[in-house]
Amino acid sequence: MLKVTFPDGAQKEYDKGITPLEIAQSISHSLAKRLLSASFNNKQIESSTKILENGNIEFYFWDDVKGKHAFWHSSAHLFAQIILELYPRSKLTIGPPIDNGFYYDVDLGDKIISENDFEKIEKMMIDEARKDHKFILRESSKKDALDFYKKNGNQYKTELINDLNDEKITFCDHANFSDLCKGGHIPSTGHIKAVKLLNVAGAYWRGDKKNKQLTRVYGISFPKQKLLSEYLELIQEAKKRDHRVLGKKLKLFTFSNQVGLGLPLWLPKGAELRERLENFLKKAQKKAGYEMVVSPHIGNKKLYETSGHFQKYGESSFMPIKSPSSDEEFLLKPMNCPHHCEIYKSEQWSYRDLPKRYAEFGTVYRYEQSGELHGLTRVRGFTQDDAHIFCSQDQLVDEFEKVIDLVLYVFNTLGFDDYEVQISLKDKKDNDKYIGTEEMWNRAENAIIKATTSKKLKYTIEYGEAAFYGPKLDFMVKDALNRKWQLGTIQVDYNLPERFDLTFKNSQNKDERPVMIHRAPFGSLERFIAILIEHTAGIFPLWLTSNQIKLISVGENHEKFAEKVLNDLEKAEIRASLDSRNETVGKKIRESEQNKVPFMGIIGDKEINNNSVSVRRNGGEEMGEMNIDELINFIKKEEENSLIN
RNA sequence: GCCGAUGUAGCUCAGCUGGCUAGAGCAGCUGAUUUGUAAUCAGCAGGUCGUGGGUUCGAGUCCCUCCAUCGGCUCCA
Repeated sequence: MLKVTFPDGAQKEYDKGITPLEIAQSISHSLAKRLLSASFNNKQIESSTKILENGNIEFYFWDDVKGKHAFWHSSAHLFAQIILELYPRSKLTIGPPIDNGFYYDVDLGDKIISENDFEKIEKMMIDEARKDHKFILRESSKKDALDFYKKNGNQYKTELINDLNDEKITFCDHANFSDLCKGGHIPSTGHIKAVKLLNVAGAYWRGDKKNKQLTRVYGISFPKQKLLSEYLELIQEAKKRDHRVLGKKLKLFTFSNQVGLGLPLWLPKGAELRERLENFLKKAQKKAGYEMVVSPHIGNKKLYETSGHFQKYGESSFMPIKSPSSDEEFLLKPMNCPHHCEIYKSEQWSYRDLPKRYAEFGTVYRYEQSGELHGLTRVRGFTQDDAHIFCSQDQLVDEFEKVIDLVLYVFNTLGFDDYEVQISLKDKKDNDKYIGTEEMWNRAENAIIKATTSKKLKYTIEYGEAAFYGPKLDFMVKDALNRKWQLGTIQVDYNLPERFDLTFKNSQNKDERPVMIHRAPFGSLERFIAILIEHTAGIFPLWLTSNQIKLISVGENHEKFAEKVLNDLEKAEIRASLDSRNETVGKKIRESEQNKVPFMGIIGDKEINNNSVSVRRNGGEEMGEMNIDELINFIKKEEENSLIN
């Protein structure tokens, strides 16, 4: 007998060798039916794994991330089975679960899968799933495993197996299909009731572009058909929030191939939005002791050689601009930091002057690969809300914490509460990618972790995500389609001060090196606005929106009064406009709704008699009749609230 | 840059397996209507079917080149 403890603390005794599925069955039939996966002593196991010792058990269902992952991982097995049936000569590689579904990377040889094949594959998967094959984890010797894949010449699996040192090698079998796999499956294929393949893509083996490109198929599956329909609907809804769609509809920005790829053109409404965001941050920065500086759009190539950026990115950048009469070369400014270093250098500093905080809305140009461009989130010309703080070593953590406060202030004000904090460190195996000494990196890393911890932020650590000159603290936010983007970033840098030979006089009248903090709360205005559009679905907070209220006159006779109201609102610095076109009220309201104007003010006979305006909120909520003063106060109050929240 | 898909009017789309002067809705313009909380009616105009080549008696439709867009991969100072 062995003792099994449940998450609620309850304990039960079972025969040695009992499986999680059997335990679930002993509790209730319906529980067992829903069981997807389990863990024992915090290690995820199969529902069919025999339990041989005392310990803690936890069950996973569809509502648990681990349950979903087991579900999708198992679906990937099912997918692979069908692929081998349809393309017997293809070579399987890996097929993991992801946030929403799964993918499988396959080397199809000279075959091609296209979206036209999806329906057929989906149907075959469901037909096969209905047979309710059990997923069975089977141990294998390394030699047997290698022999198995030698037969069909699958060099990918061979490579994977060879990388598994002395660990146990396991296969997962279902039906007549076997795949190298470390586990984490649902009990049987019968749970899979709905499958949708979403897209095909190329993906390099092991994520290295020197390797062969495999075919990756993304898919998702569900235990109920209804869940699939709901998911597809959700995607459709999310697509309506796409900033590229809304940007066009709301006339915020556009692109022109004549101008060039990835070079956004800001339309009047978008430019206004930018300006308001800039002013908002400028105000906050001023309060936090920053000083604005300005630097030009090009800089001498030597500047970037000093900083090390040219050596690192020169080859894949816009080519240098040559001056006509001498050998001088200039680069389109790809980043502001070297310029700010030179600004720092233009004067002598004492420890009493530090920290110096130089801020600039600096427009920079980077040659992003054509396939990388994406709306406003990945462009070739963009404006960073950049600043560089030069401080002494003992000011570092405090300064860093202040920057975290500023980033959080920006995020909170704009309603970004669903962000991830990521500490981006260097890839320890690939030192060539970075500059600077080990000691500098360690100091920088410690400062970031210390500040982040003391601010009680929950963070994850990602290796290989650091900048080449230093580690970063990145604030990641998801877009409407769940893609993660880096917005805010804070970086500690000991390298540039060294390379630019920056100094200050310390209290002993000795030269000392300042530390540099790079930071951008928005990241870039372009990307930030893109995400802001997707988060708000284009209905911006009142303090940001270019048109706070649209007045709608009912008929010709109401135009004059409406114009007076408009005038009064404008005098009170409320951003209002008037729609007095010869159209029906219904149509004018509809257009205002579609243009995402937060408030509408209807003006007809009744209002003229009462000297009032009938206010409607975007979405349809009636706010009632108000006289001019009430309306002004109402909008002012709403605006204030929109800034606090 | 790589893999795959797509590209028809300002926008959203139809145009089957190649066959008469390429269609619709919205937007635009003109006129009528002067309107009460998400689309008033009528008329007009608008397209070298992404580009260049090819196959064919005949190409929006088939093939190739290039360009762009979309979904990924790689990259992201």
